[in-house]
Amino acid sequence: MIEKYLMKLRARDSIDAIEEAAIRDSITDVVHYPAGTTFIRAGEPLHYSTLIIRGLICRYKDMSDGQRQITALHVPGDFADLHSFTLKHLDHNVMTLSPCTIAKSPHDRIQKICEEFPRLARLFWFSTNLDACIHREWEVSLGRRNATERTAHLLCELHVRLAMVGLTDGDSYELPITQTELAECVGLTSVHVNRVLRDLREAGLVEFRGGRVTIQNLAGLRRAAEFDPDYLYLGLRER
Amino acid sequence: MIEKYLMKLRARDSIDAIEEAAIRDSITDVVHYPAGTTFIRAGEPLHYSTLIIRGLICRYKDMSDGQRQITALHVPGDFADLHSFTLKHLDHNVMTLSPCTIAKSPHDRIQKICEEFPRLARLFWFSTNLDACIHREWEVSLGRRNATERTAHLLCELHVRLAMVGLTDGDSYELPITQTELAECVGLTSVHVNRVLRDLREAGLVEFRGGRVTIQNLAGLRRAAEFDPDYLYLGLRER
DNA sequence: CGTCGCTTTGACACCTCTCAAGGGGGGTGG
DNA sequence: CCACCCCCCTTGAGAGGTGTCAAAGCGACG
Repeated sequence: MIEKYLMKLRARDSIDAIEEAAIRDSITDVVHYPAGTTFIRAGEPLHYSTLIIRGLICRYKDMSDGQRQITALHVPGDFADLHSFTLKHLDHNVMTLSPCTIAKSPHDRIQKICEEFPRLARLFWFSTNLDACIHREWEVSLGRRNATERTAHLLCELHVRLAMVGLTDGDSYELPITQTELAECVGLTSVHVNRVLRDLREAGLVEFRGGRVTIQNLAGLRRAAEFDPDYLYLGLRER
Repeated sequence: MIEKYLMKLRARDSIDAIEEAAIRDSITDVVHYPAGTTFIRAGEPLHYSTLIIRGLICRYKDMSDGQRQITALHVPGDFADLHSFTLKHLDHNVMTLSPCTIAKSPHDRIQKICEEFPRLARLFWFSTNLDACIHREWEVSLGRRNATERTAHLLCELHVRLAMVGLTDGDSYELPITQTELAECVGLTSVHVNRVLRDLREAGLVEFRGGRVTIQNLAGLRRAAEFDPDYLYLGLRER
């Protein structure tokens, strides 16, 4: 159930059996949502956080003119909204992009884990800080990279993040979103994203069709994006 | 010395005398840097965090072609890099934009505070999550707002954040940065920022000259930016 | 009083958006 | 089982916002 979450924790830190049990015990509900379900809205008081078991989730903000900016994507094994533990309510909405299975972890149980297992508290904190690292890299993309670089960069990031939880098949992975949603991540219009994807395909770098990304030339794609995965803090952390 | 930090904490939570003393005792060094000093570089191991006493600090990333994106601004009373406590090294550089006075708080002392004062630990965590809220709002600006809206939005944000620590004079505040640095925040060129500032000035909304921002029409500026300060979590937090 | 960094302005280029139209695939109802 | 519909993808043409390049103004400082 929460295997992917543990996989991700253990990629960076050792977790013993007692800590693992504490995390498992924190989950009270497992829920399924269809694609396109906004299950958390900005401003509403929250009393649990959401661990993704299966599916793709985004955080987004809407503008008054109907435009939307997706500020984060979350894959299985991610907490989509662990930051609500300290914030109490969120500044953005949270929505499923594909059919999802999620586990709810009430804040009072997270609180107890933090008290009993300071090391886990630190890991939780680390995990929200890692989200911020990704936000910063997206700021760089949105502020300084052109349309092609931005798109390529996001596809590289997802390749790495999905590989961490065993959801890649070599250089290919499922990405069950529309081009419009992709555009909402990279700050472009869907029309332009479509053109960029065609260029990337014709350059022999990546293909994105039918909800699946197939990287044909990983080195070339990373070069086109100037992708450097350091910001994802992949390695084991010294203690 | 750390009065502005306490002011900001107390705007959202109550801090008792013992907690205040613990925070004060965590500071080992107070250092001055001239403007333009990059005092933390991406990747280097860190053993302390930086509380800003005076001056303006930014976090930034450089691109291979010489472009730069500033991903965050920090004002007095902010921890510029509290996230390094969990990350161990940063994914970005940290630089002074003006002459600065900073206080160093070693990680082992922060660790001790977290153990002895779980409530402060939660506040520290909250504060890094608040940084992430600001990152998200910047993503929205960079991805979906045009040049004028972006610039106006940033000036509104700084007005609120500086007011929180008593560094505004009505609707005016010091912002000791160049137009080039402003451009590096909002993902534009300095030439275009210059034109935007002229437009905002001629529209009677704000003036930015000689390192000082003077808002002539706060309501109008906020309307132009569609600025909603909710993402700054200004209110007292229920416990 | 000269230099250097920052600001300001203009002309033009180019990237991305807008608007519009058509194609394709999957689901639903007759 | 077929027809229709709706959503998503695809492409083109033209518009517009922002970048690039270049030059001049201005102020602080030595």
